[in-house]
Amino acid sequence: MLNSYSSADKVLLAVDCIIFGFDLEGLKILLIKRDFEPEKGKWSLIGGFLKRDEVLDDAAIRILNTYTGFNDIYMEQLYAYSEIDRDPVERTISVSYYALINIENHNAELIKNYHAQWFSIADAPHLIFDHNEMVQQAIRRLRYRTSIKPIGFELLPEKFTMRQLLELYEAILSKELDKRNFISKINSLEILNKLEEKDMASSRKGSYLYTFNKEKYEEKLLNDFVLNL
Amino acid sequence: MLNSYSSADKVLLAVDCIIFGFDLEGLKILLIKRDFEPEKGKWSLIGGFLKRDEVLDDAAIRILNTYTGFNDIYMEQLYAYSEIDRDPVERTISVSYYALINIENHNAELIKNYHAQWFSIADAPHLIFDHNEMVQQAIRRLRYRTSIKPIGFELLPEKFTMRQLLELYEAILSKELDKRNFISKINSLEILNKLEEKDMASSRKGSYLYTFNKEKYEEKLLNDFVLNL
DNA sequence: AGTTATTTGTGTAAAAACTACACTTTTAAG
DNA sequence: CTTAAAAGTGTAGTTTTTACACAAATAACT
Repeated sequence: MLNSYSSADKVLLAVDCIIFGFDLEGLKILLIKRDFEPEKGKWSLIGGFLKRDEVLDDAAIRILNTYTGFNDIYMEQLYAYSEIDRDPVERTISVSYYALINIENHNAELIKNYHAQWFSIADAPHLIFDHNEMVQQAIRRLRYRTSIKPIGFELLPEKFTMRQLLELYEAILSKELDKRNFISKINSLEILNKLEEKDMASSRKGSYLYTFNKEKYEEKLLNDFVLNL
Repeated sequence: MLNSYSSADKVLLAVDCIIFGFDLEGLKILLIKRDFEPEKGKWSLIGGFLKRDEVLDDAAIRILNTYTGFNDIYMEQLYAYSEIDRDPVERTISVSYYALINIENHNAELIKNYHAQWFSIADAPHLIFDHNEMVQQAIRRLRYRTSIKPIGFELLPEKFTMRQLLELYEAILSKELDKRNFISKINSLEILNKLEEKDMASSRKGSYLYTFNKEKYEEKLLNDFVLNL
């Protein structure tokens, strides 16, 4: 058998991060101008190489932190990309990760020292290597996730209106949803607290603000469900 | 930035294959007695190392072929496992793949020259490294796949009875299904051809044999659906 | 002070999907 | 000819999903 360790080839293992955010303009991803060759100066996912003494999950967190200053972001592994020439310099396999984060909560850090920038998904630039494909796959995964787990805590501000939540789901699914049906389905999950307080910025009438009920939200995260929107 | 290629660590990249089969006894997986150290002689998933000039999908196919003689098996990538000491000899990241195959069609090859063996999922032995975890994850994925794609072509013989199909789904989902409801849901997919011919082996009355309508089956593979069983 | 314009908030009826459930048919074996 | 074993088949009740429209609130304007 050829299968001895010594005869096996070693390769570089990269991690690339698809970071989703959401604001008034819709669903966004976080990109950086690549600061080393090749493709220096081109737009790219946030990425880096796995270290010998590091698991992939930690590498993803470290790499994200390096480029954005973000801490404690939970990321999920997506897929390993292995086309021979995906990186022209050296054989590199890349494992993609994705995360959802709240743009407002994290923007201060970004603006301070880092070069990462948010792009609306619709008008994101062409990315290096196979990063556009990674983004597409991450969007598919995000849509799937939407159908089996609640989404929101990560992407919305602490207090939000039903409209914001609706628009978040519409952005993720890229389709229009019926307002009344959406509200009743979301309410049936019982993960929201309706506040007394209203947001008067968005309309004359004002709209009630909600928060996520953290305990119930976490509980729903553990157990999958089916949410047909 | 630390991010130069030359300073990055290289690692071994393995591929491990979870091969599902199905027969009278239920859902099975294919295992081998590992033929090299460490853990030589222990039961293991079929696995090997990625070569420098090979993509992961091809590595999975090659490795499966090496240990079983099987050709043309379509495998799907699952997940990259990267615990530091998952392999005690050397830092190795392993990407798992899974496939569904028809035991009868492929057994002749196996018996001839190879050492792989089928085990019922329920009484599979303890596996080396993190392979048991890989199997568990593959089962979860298989269940999910069942809800969005038709399953059968790969696992059943050319001609099969409704009972066989039902039992396949029951084995995958590990739950009992209502016969009549199952049949009507499957029929609504319109992927089966009902033959004139009956299988007289399983009962006095005999039961009609079916084949998959290959075109419609492939079509359904492309477009996800939701199948609530 | 009254009018206007804008967004919020709310319920229902019809259609579709899902579930639970039992008896007759067929024929090989004895 | 009787028996035994599995196949095959339909429906009514329930739940879920869908489509759909108008009144309420108030800030902005005149």
